Amino acid sequence: MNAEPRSKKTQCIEDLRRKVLTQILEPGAYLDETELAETYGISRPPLREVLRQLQGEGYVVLHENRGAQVAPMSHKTLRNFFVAAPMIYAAVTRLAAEHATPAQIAWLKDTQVSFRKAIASGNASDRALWNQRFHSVIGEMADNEFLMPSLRRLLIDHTRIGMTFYNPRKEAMACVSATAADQHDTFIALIEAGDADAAADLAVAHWELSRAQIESFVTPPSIQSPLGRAPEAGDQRGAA
Amino acid sequence: MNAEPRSKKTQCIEDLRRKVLTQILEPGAYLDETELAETYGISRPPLREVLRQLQGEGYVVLHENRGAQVAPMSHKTLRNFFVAAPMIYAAVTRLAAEHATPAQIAWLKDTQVSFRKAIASGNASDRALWNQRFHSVIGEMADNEFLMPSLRRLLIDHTRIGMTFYNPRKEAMACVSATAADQHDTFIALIEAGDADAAADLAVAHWELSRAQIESFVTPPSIQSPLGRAPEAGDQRGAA
DNA sequence: AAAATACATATTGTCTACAGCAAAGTTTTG
DNA sequence: CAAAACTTTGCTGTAGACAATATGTATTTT
Repeated sequence: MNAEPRSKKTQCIEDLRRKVLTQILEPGAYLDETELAETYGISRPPLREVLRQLQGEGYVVLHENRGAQVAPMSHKTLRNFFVAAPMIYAAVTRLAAEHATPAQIAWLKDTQVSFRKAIASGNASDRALWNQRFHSVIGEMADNEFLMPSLRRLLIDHTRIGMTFYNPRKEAMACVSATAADQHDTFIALIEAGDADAAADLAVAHWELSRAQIESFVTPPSIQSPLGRAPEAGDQRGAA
Repeated sequence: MNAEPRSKKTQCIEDLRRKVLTQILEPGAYLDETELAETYGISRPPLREVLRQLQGEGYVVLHENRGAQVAPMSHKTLRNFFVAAPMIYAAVTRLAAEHATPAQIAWLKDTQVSFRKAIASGNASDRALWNQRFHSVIGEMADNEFLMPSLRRLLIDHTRIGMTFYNPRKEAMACVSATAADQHDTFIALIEAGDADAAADLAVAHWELSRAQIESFVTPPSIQSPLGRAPEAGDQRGAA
């Protein structure tokens, strides 16, 4: 790896991405250009370029003359996510198994090591970020510029949703994390073996694990009757 | 429709999109910031924002310290396109049939009228742009922010590929256009009827029509049928 | 003569200052 | 007292000037 000194602008982009993914910047939060520019030691024009790029990646939404907002998440977001995720994940994983290079496989293994460390540490953010990285690498392996945009978009909200619900102190969580990590190892093995069918199946299974966990929070066990009103998503006002 | 006066910046974005789609700006072409800024009567900082946004949409690629380039198209691009297109098109069309609103259906019908006019006029660019618009509207109907990014990406290259090969003076072309336009009418009917299964099937059929046309150019006839005439499709050259 | 280096030029990247728009607060009027 | 119009304030949007980087060319050295 070349250790090229990342510019302030690059650091800014990466840090904002991280803060959105970990919900340090909450969905719907409004961003102040001047404040951010000062924070990252750059002036407003390049910062505005950063925001435009992050909009393209799906991290923020820009409103003309009214500033930038961290991409909101609504009930509809979750519904659409459930529709798109299994299809894209399966397709991308299949392609990854077909096209992965040895260098990419090594990279995936390294990422998996970090993922397991993050689980052990109990740090929810690290766990979420390394999980996101793991699946991003699989996306890179698929090497399809037409599927990558949707995959990126899915991983952003998948990570944020995971951050919302994850709590390493719960027993059930530890169990889910262990299962997820084992599935990651299987991903690596199947991709390395070039077994596209099995990899695609595993992607669906991996998704089902995540889906079940999400649904257990979205639909509380006590309220499954038609009378129960779904909890509101909370107001859109952001962090100060 | 409200006739809000579009800003110079918005005009710039729309014009650049149009020029990329119609190959007035060829794939791989390099763009000069200063020149573009003067052309659209704005200064470089906002123009750079425009380029960053267009990168996010997949129209251009930015190279650090080395300027912007119209998104290139390679052999791999075509291969990846063939993999992703049928899946995304089918999924989006299915969702469109499930979620389309009356206003959107009216919008789609208007677009179809313009599409038929463009075919009749024999203007390749107008035909391509209205076809792109038609399928973008179907994308809007699907109302899924996770599939839209990939759909947009596909439509860009689908439009550019279409522009490359389309020639309204060829008999076969006119036939394909007529079939495509008829399929569009069927799209409208099926979406209006909410027939998701049939709509998804039609999306695949519509794709097959386009695929066959593209392949007839990419694969020279002499290879398809050894006794056939020499290819007259012209070379595959992309950028200058 | 060929290769490497230094320079010149053109283009990208950035900053400061100003202009424009929107929302909130204040005043005025029915 | 309420409602509407105006003013004020703070942010976003833009322009022009400057700095840094890359590329092409010319020169020098081996």
